[in-house]
Amino acid sequence: MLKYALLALLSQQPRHGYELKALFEKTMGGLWPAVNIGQVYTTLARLERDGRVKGRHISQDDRPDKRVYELTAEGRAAFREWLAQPSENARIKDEFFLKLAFAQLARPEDLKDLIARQRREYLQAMRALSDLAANHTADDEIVSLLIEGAMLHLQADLKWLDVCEERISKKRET
Amino acid sequence: MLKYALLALLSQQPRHGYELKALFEKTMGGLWPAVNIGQVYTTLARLERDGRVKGRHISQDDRPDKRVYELTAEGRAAFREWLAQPSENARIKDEFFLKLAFAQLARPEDLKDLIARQRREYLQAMRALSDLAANHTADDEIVSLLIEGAMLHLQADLKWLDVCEERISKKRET
DNA sequence: ACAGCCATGTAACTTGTTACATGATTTT
DNA sequence: AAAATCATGTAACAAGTTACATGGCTGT
Repeated sequence: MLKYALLALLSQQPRHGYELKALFEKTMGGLWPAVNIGQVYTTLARLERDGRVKGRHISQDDRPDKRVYELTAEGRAAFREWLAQPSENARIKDEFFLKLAFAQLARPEDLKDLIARQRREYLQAMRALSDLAANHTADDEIVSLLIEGAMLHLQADLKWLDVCEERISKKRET
Repeated sequence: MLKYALLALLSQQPRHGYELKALFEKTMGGLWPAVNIGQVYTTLARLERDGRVKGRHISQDDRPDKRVYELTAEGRAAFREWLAQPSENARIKDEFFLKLAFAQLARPEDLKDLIARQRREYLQAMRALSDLAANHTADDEIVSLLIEGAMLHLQADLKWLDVCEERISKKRET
C-alpha cells in the first residue's frame, strides 16, 4: 500500500525518503497508522529494484547528503493502474468479525463481554476522531473528508454491535 | 489472524489441517477471503514451533494418514488473551482512503471517476451479500449476523462516497 | 551539554500469497 | 477413465513491524 502512496508523491516531483515520510503523514492527517521510517527506505529500495523509481545522490554542504528518487515511466504507469482499479471491499477482513465468529464457536458465554469491550473501543475511537476534527483547521479539505469517512465506519460498527447484542439475548431466551 | 482462528477451532478438540480449513470457511460462511491450504499448514508449523500446539501422526488404513494437532496450555492462554483484548479500529487501513487522498494530491481531475468506479464496486458487493443472505438457511445465526455487519459497512461506505462527491463538486464551483 | 530535527539505512522477524509437488480414495 | 475429494507439505516471495546503528546540524 505504502508503495503506491510513494509513487503518488513522487509523481509530483522527485523527493527523498525522509521527506516522503513527512508528506505521507501530513496527507493522511494522522488517520493512517504512523509509518516506520525504515519501511520507507526498504520500500524505495524495492521500487528501485523493480524499475519503478530511480534514485540519485545529492550532496549537501549544510545538511547531511540525501538520495532523491524520481519516477520512471514504468512507475508512472503502475501508479495510474492502481488508481484505475477499484479497491476490493467485497470480502471483509475486519478482525472483530473473526473474533465474534470464533468466540461464538469456542466460548459463547464470553460474547456479551466481548461486545461490551469492543463498544468501549469504538466509542473511544469516536472521541479521538472528534478531537481530531475539532483541532483540525479547515484548510485541508481531504483530511476532513477522511475523518468523516472514519466516523461513518465507526457509526456502522456501533450499530452492528447493537444488532449483535439484541440477537444474542433473544437467542438466549429461546 | 488465521492463527487465532485455528487456536479457536483446536480449543474445541484436536483436528488436522485439512479439516481446519473446511471449518474455517464454514464458520465465516464465505465472508472471509478463502484461505490457501498451504497457509494453514505453515501456520500450524509455526504454532507448533512456538509451543502453542502439539501435533501427532495418525495412521489411517482407508485414507491418507493425517497429522492431528491439539492445543497446549500456552496455546489456550494465547487464544484467551486474543479474545480479551479489543480489536483496533481507531486507525483506519482502508485502501480506498489512501487512494482518495493520494489521487487528490496527484490527479485531482480523476477524483470523480475514482468515486464512480468505487461506487460500482460497493454496489456489486452489496448485491453479492444480498444473494448470500437469500441463499442462506437461517440455521446459522452467526453467519447472518456477519452478513448484516458487512452490509452496514457497505452502506456507510456508500454514504461516504456521496459525501465526497458533494464536497468535491462544491469545491470546484468555488 | 543535551535535545531534537535532518538524513540514511540494515537485520531479523511475522504474516500472508502463489505456485509447485505428491499421492490415495471415491464418485461419476 | 476422469474428476473430485481427502491429505500433506515446501519454496519463493511480498509487505509490514521492530529494533538497531550511524552521524551531522541547530537551538537552548
